[in-house]
Amino acid sequence: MEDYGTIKLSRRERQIMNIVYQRGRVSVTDVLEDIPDPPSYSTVRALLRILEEKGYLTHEKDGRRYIYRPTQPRHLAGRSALKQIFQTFFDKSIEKTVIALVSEADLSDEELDRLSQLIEQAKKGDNPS
Amino acid sequence: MEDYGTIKLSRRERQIMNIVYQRGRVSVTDVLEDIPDPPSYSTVRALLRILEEKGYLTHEKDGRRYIYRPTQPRHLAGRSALKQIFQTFFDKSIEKTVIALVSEADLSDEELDRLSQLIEQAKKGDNPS
DNA sequence: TCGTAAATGCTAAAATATTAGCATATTACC
DNA sequence: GGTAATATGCTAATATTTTAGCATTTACGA
Repeated sequence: MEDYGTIKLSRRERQIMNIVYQRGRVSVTDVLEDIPDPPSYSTVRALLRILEEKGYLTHEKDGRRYIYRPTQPRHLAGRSALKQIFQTFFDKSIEKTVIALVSEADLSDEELDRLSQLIEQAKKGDNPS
Repeated sequence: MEDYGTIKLSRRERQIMNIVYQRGRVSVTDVLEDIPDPPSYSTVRALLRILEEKGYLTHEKDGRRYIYRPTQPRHLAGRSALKQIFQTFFDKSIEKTVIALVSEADLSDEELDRLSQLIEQAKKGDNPS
């Protein structure tokens, strides 16, 4: 359960996992609504079942329908996906990745201030080197 | 050619594209060396050919062998992959994504300083709001 | 130059992923 | 209670991906 963005998931499975992580919890219908090129109801059901078999999802009953949730917490999956990205595209450099994010963003002054604060805070922390 | 991390690529194709972007340019052997659960030489060749057919790679001859390179520049592919990530895992918030990156990183003071500078620079730029 | 190593061209088999369809169960409402 | 709407259970067909194998070409060194 380590590598979200890396391997293991097929195209459709990945598509569905993305929706699950965006929404947090989904019914079959939710997935159908969000998927860009939607397959049939049956298909989505099958894929959700498979993803559960593989351990990526669990489900519980909500009335008569199933609600699926990821087994791995969002922030962990996000971290592993980010790791994958900056290893692949930014020479394993967090700094380069942040630069790419910030320069793309057109962030407001307020947001930039918050980021500065965050970084100051990190500087006060336990960083040697 | 917009969506790198999103859809379209199969599992193996994605695996190979990641290696291509990490190395910049690859021979068949390079891919075999880097792939964690390597298939046969033939398989890698076939996949590289398919990726070229689909427009993700080009190749040139180097002596008697082919060298493959991505058609889409690394930084563009990286941006689109990042976009995918922060949309899926961080509520579409660049700020949250940066926080996740920085807090995970254990960056050195020097690196943090450079980041601060970068953000100051962005603040001086053309950001309204 | 001749042989060998290392590459590609091509084709087809095998495995996996994707999809649909029908049968059955459950809930809500009249 | 009966019925329609909306679920799931299960099975099988289809499409795509992944893989391997054999024939052929090309470069390089003995």
